[in-house]
Amino acid sequence: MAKHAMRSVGGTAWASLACTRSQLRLDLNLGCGQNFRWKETGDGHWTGVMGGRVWTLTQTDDRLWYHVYNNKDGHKEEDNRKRKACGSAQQLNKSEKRRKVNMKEEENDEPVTVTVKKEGEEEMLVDYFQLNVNLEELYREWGLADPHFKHISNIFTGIRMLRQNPTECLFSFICTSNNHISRIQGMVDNLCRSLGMPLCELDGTTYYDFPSLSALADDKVEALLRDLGFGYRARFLQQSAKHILEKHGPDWLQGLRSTPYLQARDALRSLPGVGLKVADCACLMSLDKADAVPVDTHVWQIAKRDYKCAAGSAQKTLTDKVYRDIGDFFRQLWGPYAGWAQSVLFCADLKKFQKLKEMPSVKLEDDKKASPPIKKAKLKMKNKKLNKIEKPRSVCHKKAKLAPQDK
DNA sequence: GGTCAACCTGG
DNA sequence: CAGGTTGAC
Repeated sequence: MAKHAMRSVGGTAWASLACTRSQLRLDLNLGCGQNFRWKETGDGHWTGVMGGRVWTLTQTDDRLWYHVYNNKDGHKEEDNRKRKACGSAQQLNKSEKRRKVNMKEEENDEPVTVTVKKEGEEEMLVDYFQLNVNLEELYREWGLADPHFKHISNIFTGIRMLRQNPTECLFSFICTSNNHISRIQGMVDNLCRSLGMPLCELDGTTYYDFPSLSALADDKVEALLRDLGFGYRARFLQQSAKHILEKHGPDWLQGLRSTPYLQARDALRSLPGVGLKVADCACLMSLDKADAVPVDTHVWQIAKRDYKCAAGSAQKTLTDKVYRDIGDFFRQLWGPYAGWAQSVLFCADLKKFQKLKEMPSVKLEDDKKASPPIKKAKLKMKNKKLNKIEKPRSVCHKKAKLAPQDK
């Protein structure tokens, strides 16, 4: 039977691309509630579904390693048709910069784990993690404008924005209302298991693709999901899918990627179960709106506690006006990638990551105002010159092995 | 425009 | 109560 790939075990084909931990931290990115489907299946190994395929990812100090599993036979055609419909393979060729790939071909003909087709896989990863965006440079800019960010960011490096499939993103976040991460994960899991296509089986666990819009739109879906414990969200999910297909068409969500932010957000808000917060999540995490700032109760607290943001300090609840004011406040502070910056602070606020703050780690520059200015200037210049070259920086990244508690 | 309660379920 | 949305004042 097929097993989850482990880099230390061998017998599996792995490929890798250059990527430092300051550009990407898998543990933080895949466990902070941007996406609810990645699981740590081995020490530092994360397995999940992306682009209709099952992947295991892991990283070393300066490389991101990946293994892609073959889907079961008999599902491939359906799978391809579906991916085409979602258009998730588009816009991949933005990556001008070719990265060096280590391919270890494997001749072993074991049915499921052998990687046959490697074309496009690196591009899919670059697209999913948006690796063409230089995160270190963004961190530097945010830190310059915002001392509090600078403080937090010394520990929480490598938090970037995933570029998710819009359908998965929107419908996952419809599940988040009045809910917590641990339960959301279970719900999204159930959603895929009951309505998604099976992709492959590893160590007895079957991985499923996220359901298509047409699967979600079926009239029987509400009752089905209610039985699975989705509560009032069952109707939102089914009705939103139906609404999209009937009033717009299967490619509508994807098309919102080229619609201006506020216009796209308003469009999403016409769907049942989609308010400002859910619409902003979909905008930020799947529709290329880097300035969308989802404001939940946590971010509201952060705004008041850490930024003395006056907006809504008098209000009892998060009204639409307060919501917009807080978003504007952060956009003014952080600029066009405000949504990305917000996710760093959000992540740092999660209970499961609090341990990271207590560790001695490398919070050097923050408390070292006395550090020689010349050295700093030099470093800055160096970074500017080398542009996308990352400065290697060892970061203590001991995993927070805590119960699936959120906040 | 702001406030409030209801909505499902389980940690 | 929990990473919200809705409908009614």
